[in-house]
Amino acid sequence: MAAAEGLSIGEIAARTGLAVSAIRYYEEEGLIAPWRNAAGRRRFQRADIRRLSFVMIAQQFGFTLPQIRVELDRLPRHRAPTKADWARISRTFRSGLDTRIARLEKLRDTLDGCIGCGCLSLDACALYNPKDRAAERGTGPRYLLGDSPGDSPGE
Amino acid sequence: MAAAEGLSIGEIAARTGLAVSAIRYYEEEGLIAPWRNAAGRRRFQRADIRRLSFVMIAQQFGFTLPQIRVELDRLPRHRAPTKADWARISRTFRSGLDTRIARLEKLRDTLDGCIGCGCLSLDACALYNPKDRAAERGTGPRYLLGDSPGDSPGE
DNA sequence: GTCCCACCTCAAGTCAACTTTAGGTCAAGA
DNA sequence: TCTTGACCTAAAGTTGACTTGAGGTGGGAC
Repeated sequence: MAAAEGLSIGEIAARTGLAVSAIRYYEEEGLIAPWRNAAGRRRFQRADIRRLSFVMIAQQFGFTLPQIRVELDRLPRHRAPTKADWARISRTFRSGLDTRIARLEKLRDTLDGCIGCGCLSLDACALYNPKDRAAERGTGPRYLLGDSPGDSPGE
Repeated sequence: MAAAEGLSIGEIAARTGLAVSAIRYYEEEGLIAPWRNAAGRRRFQRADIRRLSFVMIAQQFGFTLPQIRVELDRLPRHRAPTKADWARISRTFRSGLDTRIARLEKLRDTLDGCIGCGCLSLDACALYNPKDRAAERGTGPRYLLGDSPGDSPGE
């Protein structure tokens, strides 16, 4: 272990708090690209810890793994990202967040207008918005806030 | 069809915009309880349209079907809900929404403080919050905003 | 020499919220 | 009479983000 370069998957798991299985899954999804040692075991760079914490944070922001991969693909694979790199990504986050906050606030205000009216009628109630639902995808899980965040971050 | 009491599932689907399969699924989940005619076909009351539009709205608010069922169970099954009924439910919505908006805003403010810092370090970065992740359930889909909305609506 | 541990792969299971598919009933219209 | 359409049930498929399980390898400690 003394001469082994890089970090093992177990060390990465301990450092990030992620499960080993999750890290393997992220590799499968192309979010990280560890190399292999002679025995076929994964070896990670220190920068991979940073990539993984980026993944975790982005998930808190509601991004899906494919969306996160797009962002990660713009980062350098083999050197630590610069401040400019992170600042660009932060702006992406920021506008996605603003969109979602605005949507929730609109929903809340509509609700305030509706409290006690008891309508919830398909014809009249402003809470019932068929246009939104028409845009939904066919199958699979429903995104909690309508469509997926970051779909069109710049609006 | 002239003397048939209640509405067919097709009529309900047309009125609500829901798929027939979705309506059957909601029955399975206990959100609605149509009766059957002599031929074994589902018959719905008008009030069921209102229940279903409630379901759709609550989903926009990010509630899961089990959570929605809890709310619906407090409504009268066989008469139209009163304004007081709806007002109580609106308050539940309202506090769930407020919680989620606050969480997003906190996230956004933290992000603002972090823009350009480039840290994203596990030790120092405020965006990385292990406590939140530790509380997550084992398997299944991740809730987009951390935990599920309405988990503790009074909070 | 054997045991254990950390690692490996590949396949299948989990959850929510549905849809899709396969196969069947029944009444009305051409 | 035959077909069409609306309905029925039950089972399996879909999606994302993983976990779990089965079965196997390699190296260090005892």
